[in-house]
Amino acid sequence: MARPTLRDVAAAAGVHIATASRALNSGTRSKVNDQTAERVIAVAERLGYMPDPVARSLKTARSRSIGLVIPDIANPLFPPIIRGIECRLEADGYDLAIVNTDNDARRERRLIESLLSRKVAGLIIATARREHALLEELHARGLALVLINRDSEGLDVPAITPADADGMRLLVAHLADLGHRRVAFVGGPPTTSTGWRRARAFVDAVREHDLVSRGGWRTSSDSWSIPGGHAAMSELLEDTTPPAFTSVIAANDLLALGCCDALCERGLTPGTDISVAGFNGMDFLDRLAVPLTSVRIPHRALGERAAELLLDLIGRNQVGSATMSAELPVQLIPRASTAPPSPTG
Amino acid sequence: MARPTLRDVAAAAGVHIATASRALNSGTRSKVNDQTAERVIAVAERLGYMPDPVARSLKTARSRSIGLVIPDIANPLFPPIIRGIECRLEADGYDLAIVNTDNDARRERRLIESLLSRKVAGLIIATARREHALLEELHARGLALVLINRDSEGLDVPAITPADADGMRLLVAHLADLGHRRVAFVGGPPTTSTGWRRARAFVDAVREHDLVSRGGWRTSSDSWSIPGGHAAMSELLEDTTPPAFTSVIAANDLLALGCCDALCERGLTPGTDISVAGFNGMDFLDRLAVPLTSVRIPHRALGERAAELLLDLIGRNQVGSATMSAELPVQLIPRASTAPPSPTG
DNA sequence: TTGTATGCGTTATCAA
DNA sequence: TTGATAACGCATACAA
Repeated sequence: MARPTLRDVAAAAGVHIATASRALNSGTRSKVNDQTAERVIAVAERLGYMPDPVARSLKTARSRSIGLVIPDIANPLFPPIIRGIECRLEADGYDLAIVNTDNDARRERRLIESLLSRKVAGLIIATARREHALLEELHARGLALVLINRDSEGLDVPAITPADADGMRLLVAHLADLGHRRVAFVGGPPTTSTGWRRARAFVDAVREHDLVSRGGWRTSSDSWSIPGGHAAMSELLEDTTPPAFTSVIAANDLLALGCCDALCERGLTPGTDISVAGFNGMDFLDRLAVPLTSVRIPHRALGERAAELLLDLIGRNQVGSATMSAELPVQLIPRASTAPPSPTG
Repeated sequence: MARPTLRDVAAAAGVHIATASRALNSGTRSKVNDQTAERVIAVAERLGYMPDPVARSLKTARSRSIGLVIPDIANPLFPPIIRGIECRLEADGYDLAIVNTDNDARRERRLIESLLSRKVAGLIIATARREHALLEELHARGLALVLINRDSEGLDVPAITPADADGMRLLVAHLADLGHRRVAFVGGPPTTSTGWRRARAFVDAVREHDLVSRGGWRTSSDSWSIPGGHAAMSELLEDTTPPAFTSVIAANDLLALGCCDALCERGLTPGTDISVAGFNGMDFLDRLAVPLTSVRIPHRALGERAAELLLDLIGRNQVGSATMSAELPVQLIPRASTAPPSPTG
């Protein structure tokens, strides 16, 4: 036989289809006689009945899927986050639909619209910008939303983020401990909370530790990418040779790798001539030519927490608020790319 | 107004809902008067009508999604393949549902069943084993299937794979050119076509080039992972110190990294003391402490071709056959991990 | 060429 | 507690 339907189960159990439906749904089980319920459940089990998610979605205008919106799955930051999300969703029988926006707002809108047409029960958003009209809209439409990694300003939506400021403080303190005084900074897009917050925390921590980071030593890239880091670092290196700073912190690992490239091009060795640090704790950082000091963020846990929170909201039919946000702890991973300043620096 | 339905469009256009349906579907457009068709389309456009994919799926028992079955998205091999697939699917308005099997056959079955219940129009499978009963089943059930990266024996299903044998020949030839004569091999799971084929090609190429690879210099791991490569290499290194071979080829990059770890533990430097090569051309290989020689496979193109083929099958309502398979060309990327044998070797 | 009617597999409302 | 029936939004066989 083909896939059995509710009809088949009802027939085999000798009850009406409506009764079968009630018996099989935990929410309505109480409205049916215990013994008939058991019988129906047993029959369903025996026939291998599985409710058709499509029919169910059509009726209820909701599916057991949730949507994940990320910039690009080829960015190594995301796969472990995704595994964390899936792991949690699976426990509740939800599945995950992933879309890549490539940081294109039009594309993002289109893809989210497509997710909604598939009746996703909620959205996890990793593409938030500090100002993000689309997210306002979605929130206003009553959609269950959880931001991850980045958050958005003035938006009353929960966000699961790494402790950006803590991480940046750890990095600056680490450089200070090594004896650095003059430190440069390559930030990420200031339109993102991570870009903005890490930059702010950098400035604050530099002041706290009585280090020096002149205006001309700080810049930001408009993409979280290796080329972005390369361009930014090249710019910082233009002014004076050798550079007036002895170290540079990049707002993420890809930017840091770009910084390393720019240094190498000028005959400078990361770690030896100029200390370089990144952020995020990507895989394989420990195997690089110059192992990169970074701040490890709890990728899996970020995903799990975001999924957990979203499932909770969905279960209680709520939309959530920023008060449910959580900042997850990060960890400094010192490696060879940061070392005491070279005497010639 | 809420999302307009076909009903709304029909009403606004002054036609029956059935006519509106026919006008809006390219397949049935010819069955309706050109002018009314145009009118309906214009109205649909104006109202921003989008057919409800859920309702459509319920009716047609098919969705515009296709399923992708991979072992683990955290394996850096897959993200670029996924982007390739998505890119092609998007052009036809299909979306992609990804599941991770973690190489667990029960899990794989369950997840595929779930994809089918969501009425995916076809499946791209990256988890094929040489013997794979589940795939036989799916094929027998008339499902549109395309294998990617690996294929399966005696299964009349198209597969898009890298030119494994070519790649292995390139690697062996490369080592021979460098002056190596004694070469070891760490294979992947021989239950997979890639594991099996790369191992066979290795043996053949060694013979062709008149190199030596004794039985005790060849082993295989049961996982495509760094720990797997580490364990396998450790085993090969147990016999004699220093090793009797001057080079080792691993069947993929992760295994190769594990080999490097095992060498380092014994005070041997990859590239200097023992040449090491991998396979797949993962990202960041050029930035490693010892940049890893590898064979680059065309990740994106693999994905695009597989998607292209599957869409074609779906469009023609066919199930496909192995004759449609394609082997995509690969490219040797020599790096510092392979060098002339050390004089002391 | 267009309209009518039915059903895809559920859930939910209303009676019994 | 259970059964009958409608409806979710769409596509299609059939009738006109």
